[in-house]
Amino acid sequence: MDHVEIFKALSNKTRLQILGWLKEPDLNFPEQPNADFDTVGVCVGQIQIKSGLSQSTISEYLSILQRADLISSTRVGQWTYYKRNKEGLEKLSEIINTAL
Amino acid sequence: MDHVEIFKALSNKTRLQILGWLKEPDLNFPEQPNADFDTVGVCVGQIQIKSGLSQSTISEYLSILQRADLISSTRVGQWTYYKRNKEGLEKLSEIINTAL
DNA sequence: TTGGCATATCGGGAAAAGTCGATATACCTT
DNA sequence: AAGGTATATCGACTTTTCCCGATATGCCAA
Repeated sequence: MDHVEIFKALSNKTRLQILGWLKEPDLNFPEQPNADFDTVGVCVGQIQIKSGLSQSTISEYLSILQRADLISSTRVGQWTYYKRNKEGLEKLSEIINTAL
Repeated sequence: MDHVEIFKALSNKTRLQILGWLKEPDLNFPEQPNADFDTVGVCVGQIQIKSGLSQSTISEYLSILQRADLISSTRVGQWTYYKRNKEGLEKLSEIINTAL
């Protein structure tokens, strides 16, 4: 993954907020029946509502964050759940400490 | 400084390279008479030559990086020297560890 | 004070990103 | 099979970024 793409993914207020929300899902989203935040994450619809942007925009933003390895997804039935990707964020710290 | 602006500053290959070069000036730039790398940094002209982009582009890129607190500048006579800003980069690490 | 460098700023054209509504796809229920 | 719901993709339009050449500014030397 190109470093530039990671930083581009972070160059947007909403996408940064999404990462912040996903850091503490229980504080930022209503309870989900049959879907543990830590195991699968938060479903697209909830993130969309919270953001106030359109469904299509949020779907795209989530895929940008995923391409940058900052989040990961799990499909369960008709829902897609996204959660923070700890490894990707650690790699980002490393990039900053070694390349910049 | 807005977090988004910091990441935008980093969302460009050339600007990332500049930060990398400034991390080890002695490995990346020819010796400068009367200007210690650690004290003042590297002058715009050298960075421009190394980048291969136009003078105006590099001047703007440097000011974008400076606005994001990632580098700092010192004017000496007709030269402006830029160097890495350790504090800004540390703050960036902190942002990643606390906000994302 | 005139000319010559080094850097900054300005104006612009091309490419990319932001964002939407409409539509497609996938899955679930009945 | 049909309809409903969740998400993804497409096409379009607007705004921002990339990068340039031209010009302005600031400083130095003759």
